[in-house]
Amino acid sequence: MATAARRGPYFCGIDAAMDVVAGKWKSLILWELHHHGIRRFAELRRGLPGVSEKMLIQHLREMEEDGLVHREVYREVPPKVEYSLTEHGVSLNVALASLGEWGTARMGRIGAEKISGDVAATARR
Amino acid sequence: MATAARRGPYFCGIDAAMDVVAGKWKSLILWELHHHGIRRFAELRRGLPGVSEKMLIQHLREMEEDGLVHREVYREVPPKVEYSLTEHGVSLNVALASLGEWGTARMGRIGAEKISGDVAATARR
DNA sequence: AGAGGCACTTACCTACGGGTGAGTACCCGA
DNA sequence: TCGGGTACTCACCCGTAGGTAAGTGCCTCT
Repeated sequence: MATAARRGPYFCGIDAAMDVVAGKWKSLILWELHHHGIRRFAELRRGLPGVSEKMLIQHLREMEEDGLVHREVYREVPPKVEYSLTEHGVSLNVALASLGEWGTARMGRIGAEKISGDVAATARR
Repeated sequence: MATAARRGPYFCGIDAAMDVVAGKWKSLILWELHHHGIRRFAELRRGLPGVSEKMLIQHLREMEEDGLVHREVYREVPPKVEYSLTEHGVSLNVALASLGEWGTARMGRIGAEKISGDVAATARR
């Protein structure tokens, strides 16, 4: 498979973890799923202002393949798919917590702006 | 400058931290510097098998700009430059520890190979 | 004399991460 | 009947991260 490269030999654990989190939206997806428990595709899309559907799906599929998210499909009239974190996904999020704190502190130091996850702050630029 | 984009608005702390760690060798440089304290350019290059000089310098410069590493130049006959972590660099490494553990556990789960980066260097010393 | 180490710099090139936009099959509310 | 929502797939395009290779100035070792 084309995505099978994400299993190559690693230098260390950080390397292996980064491989799984690498991707513009991966960490945000993790965050979103962690905070809401279960989210449908369109809910995720709305929760991450600026994502393209293509990348959302691609990331979701990769994360499913990596055992981070669970994908539940309901064969219903209007399609319904629910995404949630697996235990590995949850543990990854926990492991990311300290990094998140460091990042928040850094944002304070350099005075970076923060995009609120709400729809109010539509993707600018 | 071209590297000034690494300050854009972020969604959350993880986003901000990832921005600084993003780059094929950044986390390895952090690791290397953390474990050896002070390293010269050529030592780092040898410690990271596969890195190109261009990328090593580029990453080092960006990390210096981000306040993660300190660059000490000695105006000597054979050029001598020493790189070390600043306090921010050290704290980032500490924040990355739990992620590293998660990654190590994942390596065990998926049976990924590990590149012995520092085995040769430490054994030789 | 020549090779090789140090710490870079510069030019060039390619793979791929990610964006845009359209299409699909079905259904619901106005 | 039209527009909009659900969850995608597919084709195409572009920027850039990162690799390769060569060059620089000075010094030491063989």
